[in-house]
Amino acid sequence: MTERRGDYSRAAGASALGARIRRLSERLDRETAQIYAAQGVRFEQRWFGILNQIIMNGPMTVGEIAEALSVTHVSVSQARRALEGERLIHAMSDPADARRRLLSLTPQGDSLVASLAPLWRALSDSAEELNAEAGDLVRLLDRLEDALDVCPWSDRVTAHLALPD
Amino acid sequence: MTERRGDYSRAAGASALGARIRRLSERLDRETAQIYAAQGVRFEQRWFGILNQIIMNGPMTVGEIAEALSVTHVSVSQARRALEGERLIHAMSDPADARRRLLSLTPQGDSLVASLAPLWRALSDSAEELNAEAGDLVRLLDRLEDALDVCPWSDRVTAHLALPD
DNA sequence: CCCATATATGTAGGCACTTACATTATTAAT
DNA sequence: ATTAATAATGTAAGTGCCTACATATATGGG
Repeated sequence: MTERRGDYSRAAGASALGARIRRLSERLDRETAQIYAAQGVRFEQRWFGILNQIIMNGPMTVGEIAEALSVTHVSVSQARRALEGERLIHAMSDPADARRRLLSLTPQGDSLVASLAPLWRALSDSAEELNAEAGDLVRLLDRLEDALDVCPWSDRVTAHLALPD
Repeated sequence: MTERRGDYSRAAGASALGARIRRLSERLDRETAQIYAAQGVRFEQRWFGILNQIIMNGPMTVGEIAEALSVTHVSVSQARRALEGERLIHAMSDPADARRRLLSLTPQGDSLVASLAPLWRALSDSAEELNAEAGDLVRLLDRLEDALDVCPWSDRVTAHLALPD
């Protein structure tokens, strides 16, 4: 099954950079969802980042996880609700600061994580394989992010708009 | 304003490839939205692809646009509704096939497109600039897509799962 | 102690896409 | 001519994120 490849998207080259990256991101998400489905696992992809952080670091707050994953606290908070609904994690107030919510794995969460470990390892290894086949794409992703850090896209657009044609 | 950079996301390297690409995509979307807002334009980003196709090719059907942009017809259909609501495009049944809907620009759409042309040019030029600074990222995006075409991620995961540890 | 400011997380609604399913028109097969 | 299969697009609901705003708690200054 070859992914849809519109005439325009690839032909446009760098000028359609944003759209290209979005399409690729969506494709990777789709393929990952198919992988979970093929394994007969009902799993929301946004759970992985959160569960993985808790596995690595033990109980964490919403804000800590959000920072580690480079997403907003709202995103974590929403996923947390789903994870709690499935009884995979337990949220409790942090004794040191009543504003904070400490998220930890339940025994059921532990169990699911253990059963998914081989799949996650395979996903990780195959991602590295893909990256290698793509000529170390991640290195260039770093470079693009660094470039945007130095000079945001909006500043670049402003500069171009100020140029005579 | 430097974008949030979580410890985990970059440190994970290629194993977090999917998440990295998603984060970058979302960042680019955010920065683009800021650009439109800074120009005082109320514009939905998903409109660009559709309008651009109609500009380049004249009236097109939902399916043609979807294929050119590598998105589903539903995505185009939904955006089409919004564009019609703003009176930027006009949808009519294709005389050659009553199932098809031909989308064309209204005079108001023409006017908006004309006024946005400098901005779109600046967006395109700065995207190419960013791509160059990132060492021709788009070339590697092509390679990754090609690699996935040849062997989908799910097949790779299956192969890894079958390997002895 | 009291008030102002900062911080942590929740709620509501939106963005741009997707899949599943539905309806209608067209084409192909018998 | 009739039926079955295919194609085009619409509707409904879902995904995973975001921003704006809100509430509660903690911290700092007077």
